[in-house]
Amino acid sequence: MSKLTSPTHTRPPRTRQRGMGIKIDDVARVAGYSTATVSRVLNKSTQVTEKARRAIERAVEDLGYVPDSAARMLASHASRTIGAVVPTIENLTYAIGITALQQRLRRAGYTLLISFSEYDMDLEFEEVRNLAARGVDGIMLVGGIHHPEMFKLLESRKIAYVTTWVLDSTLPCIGFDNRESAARIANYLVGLGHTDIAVIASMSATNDRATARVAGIRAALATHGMALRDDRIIHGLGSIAEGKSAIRTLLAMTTMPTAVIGLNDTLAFGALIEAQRHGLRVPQDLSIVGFDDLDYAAELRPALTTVRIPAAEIGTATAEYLLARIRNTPVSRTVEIPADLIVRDSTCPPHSLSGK
Amino acid sequence: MSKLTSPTHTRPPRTRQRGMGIKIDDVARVAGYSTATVSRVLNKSTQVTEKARRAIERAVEDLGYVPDSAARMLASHASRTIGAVVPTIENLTYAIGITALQQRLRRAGYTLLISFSEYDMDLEFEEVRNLAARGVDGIMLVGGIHHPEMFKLLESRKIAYVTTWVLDSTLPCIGFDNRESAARIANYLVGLGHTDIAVIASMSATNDRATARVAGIRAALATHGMALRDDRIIHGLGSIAEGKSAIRTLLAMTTMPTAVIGLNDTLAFGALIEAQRHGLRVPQDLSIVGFDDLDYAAELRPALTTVRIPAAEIGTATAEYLLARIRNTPVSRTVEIPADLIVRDSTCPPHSLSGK
DNA sequence: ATTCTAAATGAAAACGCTTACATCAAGCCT
DNA sequence: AGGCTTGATGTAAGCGTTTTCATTTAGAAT
Repeated sequence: MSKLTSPTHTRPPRTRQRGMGIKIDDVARVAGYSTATVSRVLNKSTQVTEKARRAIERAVEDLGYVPDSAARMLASHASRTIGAVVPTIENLTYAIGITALQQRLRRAGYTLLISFSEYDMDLEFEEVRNLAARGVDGIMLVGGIHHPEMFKLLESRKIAYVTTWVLDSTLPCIGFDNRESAARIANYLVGLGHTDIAVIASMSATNDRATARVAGIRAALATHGMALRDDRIIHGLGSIAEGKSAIRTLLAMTTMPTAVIGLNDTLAFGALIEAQRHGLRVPQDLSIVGFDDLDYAAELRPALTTVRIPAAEIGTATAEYLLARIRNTPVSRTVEIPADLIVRDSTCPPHSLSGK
Repeated sequence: MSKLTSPTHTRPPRTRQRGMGIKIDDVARVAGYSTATVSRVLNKSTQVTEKARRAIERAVEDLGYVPDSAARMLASHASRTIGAVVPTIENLTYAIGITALQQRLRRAGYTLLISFSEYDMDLEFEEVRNLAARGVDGIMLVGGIHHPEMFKLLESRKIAYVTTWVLDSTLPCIGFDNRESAARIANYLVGLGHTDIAVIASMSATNDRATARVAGIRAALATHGMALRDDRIIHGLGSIAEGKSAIRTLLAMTTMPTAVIGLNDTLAFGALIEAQRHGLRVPQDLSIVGFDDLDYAAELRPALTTVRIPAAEIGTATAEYLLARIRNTPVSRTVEIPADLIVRDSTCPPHSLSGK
């Protein structure tokens, strides 16, 4: 069967290496208490004398004891672990959200398990399964569109969950109103006098954030009697290159819009560069708006008008929510966190109105 | 001796929810085999008849059985989990590395646990402890400077590990030569005719990448008989704002250097903006070099001369290495991945030589 | 047929914790 | 002082797997 079954077959005592293999019994013996009391100290139970606590903490320290979490999970049926499935961490806003989540969780003694969905519903489901098998106590999800089976799994396993980055009446969620934030951009642009607006967006089936934003823009324009033409929606997921090519696409059309909304700052950045490269003055010839308010948005020239996404706040609030659910503390099912429009220098009234 | 110790004492079946709570015994019973055989099927052991395999797989499917990973880990002493501790994922290069690592690991059936050290050695040690407690089979670390106790812990627990982003003769590592890459920048600049070069760097005790880079620059200058003056090293961790303030600091000095090296692109970006804001022409009045080659480096105006860090390659190679160690396959202890200097438009000979 | 060998299977002992319950000590009341 | 209460501590029974070792079974060889 195996590669080397020695004739004498002198198997060493399993995994027990010298140095390691310090278990709770060892700590108990050294400290002069029972394993039960050691466990109580480890779990911060109040049922312990100061004296015992000190003796045990000392022993733990001296022995370099680290409790085995597998055993712990098995015995306690709680993993003190939270999972998060985000599309990607190469998008800074998610990275920021995850970081905030993790920081808050750690203070509560929880560990965060991070997975990526890559904007793929099936992959997301697989990752959620994986997290469930690992016994996470709660899960953070992004967006409101998921595999139909996923919620069943979560519910049958009694795993707390929240959707984030969106606001949804049917699901517990922590986020901002994508529709409304985008509508605000449109209204602002219309207020400036723009009548021909283009959008660079990724309208994939699973990205309801983008879909909601486009819908918001469309609705806002509609209230002003304008329509968002289909050919004014340029596809682009989120790279600088896509932002650039969007401008080229627009330039190739018979008329150019007077304003472009990039559904994230990276797209807007690409658009800005390419517009400038083609001799367009931003914002005089073309107003550009982004979404995210990444660090560099304020540093671009012109500084980018954009919507600030409260990524860190979402992360923190998600931690609070999940913790509360796990501890069975009452919490609001929905938390709205405002996303503000930040007007900077990349927008102004369109050329025809600017009086020049 | 069974579950019912006392006649009076009828405790409800603990956490057992309906629907879930299917365990290996149930599968064994339904399939008509022992738990041992079920376990063998689950773990893809070859020691099982086709017939048994089918019966068991059927039972697993029918019951919707999902093995409890805590019990599994406890019994098998293998978690199929890898840990990674990076300074932060808000730095895109680490995010890219992590992503590549995770993708490779997932294909091998491993789960990745991510933690952040926030450039803090003690925090890093704490996170490593945490990962060790969770029974990870391997750990990815960044840099070569760590808590003295950390390696003891890792070794005593037999946890495979590798340091990344650096090259170190004493530790297993996967990375590039920070010293040499930075030296290459300096040599290039000297070759252009620069004699007064400043560096924006974070010289913290734990960041040996930065330290090595500065050392590399210093050494390169030394070979040309030049020195890197202490007041030419401006502190900055990695924000745009720090890059900007560095330029202000430099401007306040009696003489201005003719070239500035930002130890990452963000710093260089900030420097570029601020230099331009003060009326300096880049590169004619001031050459600027970055490090990382982030997406936007090529898009800046002027496009940034920088060093491309092979983050994704490091992530993938790290996965390969760790997997090999865990499987006890021979692997090279050190993997060097080239980091190339990419010359773009933000560098040119200094003003005094440019003939203008 | 019978014996021998190798492969498949099963019984039950770990694995390292948590926790229900028992026990014990110490204070409190009457 | 004796019975009660309360709080700290100990004992030992799980938790749901994997895995060792023994046992059974099915072929192969005689």
